[in-house]
Amino acid sequence: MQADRVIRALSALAQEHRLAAFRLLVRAGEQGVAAGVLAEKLQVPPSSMSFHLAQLGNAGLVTQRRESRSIIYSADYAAMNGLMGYLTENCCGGMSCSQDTECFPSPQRKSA
Amino acid sequence: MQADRVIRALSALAQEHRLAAFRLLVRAGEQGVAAGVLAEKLQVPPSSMSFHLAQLGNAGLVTQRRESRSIIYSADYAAMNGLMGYLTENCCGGMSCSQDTECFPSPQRKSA
DNA sequence: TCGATATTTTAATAGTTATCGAATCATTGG
DNA sequence: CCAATGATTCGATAACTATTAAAATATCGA
Repeated sequence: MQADRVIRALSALAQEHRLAAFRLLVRAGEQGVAAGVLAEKLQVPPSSMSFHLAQLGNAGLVTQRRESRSIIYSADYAAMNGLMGYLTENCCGGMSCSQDTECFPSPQRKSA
Repeated sequence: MQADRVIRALSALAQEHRLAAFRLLVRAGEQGVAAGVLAEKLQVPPSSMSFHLAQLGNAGLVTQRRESRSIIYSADYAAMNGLMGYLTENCCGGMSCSQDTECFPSPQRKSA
């Protein structure tokens, strides 16, 4: 991951509502969460939520798919892994843990 | 690490010059780097560098000490570990690697 | 097709962040 | 004490980001 992309990812996460939204998406896993549900959970008006989700999308941290009237957002684990990898490599003295610091769909909370 | 602190750390790193400065500080280790040296390496005017270093300091990512006329900045590995821990816990599905994802002073480049 | 639902886009505005020259402060050597 | 050096603070300005109501777009069920 190149610095430019890293900065966009960090900027995307460096905001209260977006960090909260991303956390929810990570917990939700592949299944994802609809924009409206996120807006409601975070107590943010739909247009604001849309703005923030666009930022996360632009940073490559989330993907979206339409499902009937809803637009479902999901966390992009590969992108998050890329970010973590860059930070470990460049901002942690290159001290990676045992080669397998990977981000996965929330394993501790598999709700259908 | 609580969300508020995480956001400040992410914001601090989400900027070209600050990310570059922090990377240099991580490589430099405990020894640290003087503000003026950072300014020169990054090709940024001193007052701008000072501004950015203050942001990093406010986020708790760097510490400073005076050494004669210079002010020496060092990366705070504990803070970076805290940030990485939060991200792993909350933005990676709780998938930590083998319990010891720690950030250390650059081990691969021990320059005196 | 119409109305309802889900979301995004637009546009206006307020607030925040970045930039950097000039002024200021701190330390040192002479 | 004074001049030089290293760094920060101040202040003005430009650029970007967040917020949200209103309008537009897309989908669905009847």
